[in-house]
Amino acid sequence: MTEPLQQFQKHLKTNGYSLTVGRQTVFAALQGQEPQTMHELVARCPGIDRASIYRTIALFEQLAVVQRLQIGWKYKLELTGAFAHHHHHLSCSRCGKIIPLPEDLVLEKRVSLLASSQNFQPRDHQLEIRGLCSACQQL
Amino acid sequence: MTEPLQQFQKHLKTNGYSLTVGRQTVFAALQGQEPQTMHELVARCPGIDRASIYRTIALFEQLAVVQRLQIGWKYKLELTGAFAHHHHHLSCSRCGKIIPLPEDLVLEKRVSLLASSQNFQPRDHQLEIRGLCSACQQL
DNA sequence: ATATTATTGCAAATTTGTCGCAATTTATGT
DNA sequence: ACATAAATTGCGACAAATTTGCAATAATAT
Repeated sequence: MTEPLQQFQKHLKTNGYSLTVGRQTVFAALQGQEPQTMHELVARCPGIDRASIYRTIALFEQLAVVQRLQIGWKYKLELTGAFAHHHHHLSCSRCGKIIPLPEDLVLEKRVSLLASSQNFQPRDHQLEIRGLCSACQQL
Repeated sequence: MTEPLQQFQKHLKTNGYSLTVGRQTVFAALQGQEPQTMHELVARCPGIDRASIYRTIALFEQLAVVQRLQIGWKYKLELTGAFAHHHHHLSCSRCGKIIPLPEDLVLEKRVSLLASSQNFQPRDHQLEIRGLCSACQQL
């Protein structure tokens, strides 16, 4: 199995983009993190200009390195399944906690079945379940 | 079966919010529409101030009347399953088209199973499948 | 109808996201 | 390693989107 970093570098190259410090910094800042806001991401990339981060994220999204999730009110960013473990989220509408779900093959299978039933070629997908986490149910 | 409008009115009341012209206008503007941008929504609510519409949408989201969907790059707004027919979406990353999916009980069942397996009380959920629609696959 | 409380409109302030362009970094061929 | 060409970045200025305070207005309960 290839390292995510290697894979990322090759992915940029084969698509004709250069491997710059900024892009590597942003990629690193996305690693092993819960989905984060643009604001948080900017904070985790000291020395990189905000505009460049926007440009980088736009590129990463186009290359399917990153995806935007609608979690709660604002969107958040997270690596796609190709560069991190694929998973979905529960989000608590009271405390805001985000709980990653374990992968579920039945669900995944159904999703691709649904897509193909409409002659649609799926590239990526996301499921968000909103509600109350176990702690907040007690209140 | 209760009319969505009645249900909405009762929903506001029982949660201690008043039934104002603005809120009814916004609710009406959401009816029977494809997911729409905030900009479009504002246009469909003549006479209602933009700030109030933002406040109303924030309230509606809190009351699970409305949900934000991440469609492509920007978000769009749509009534939740409790106030309109529940469904998910395919979104074409090339042409931007949004295709509603027919309801799928296998999927729905799996979603609630997943939630309860984490002791989570689901209120609402959304699935977005991004990829290429049949027309754009040909290009 | 009146008093009380919630909600709205308005204008200003933030926050977010974009753009053009010169300076710098990365990639390429030698 | 070096020079050159091409891609990318930082910066400052914009533009768009969203939020906020507060006085005026509308909704609710009595």
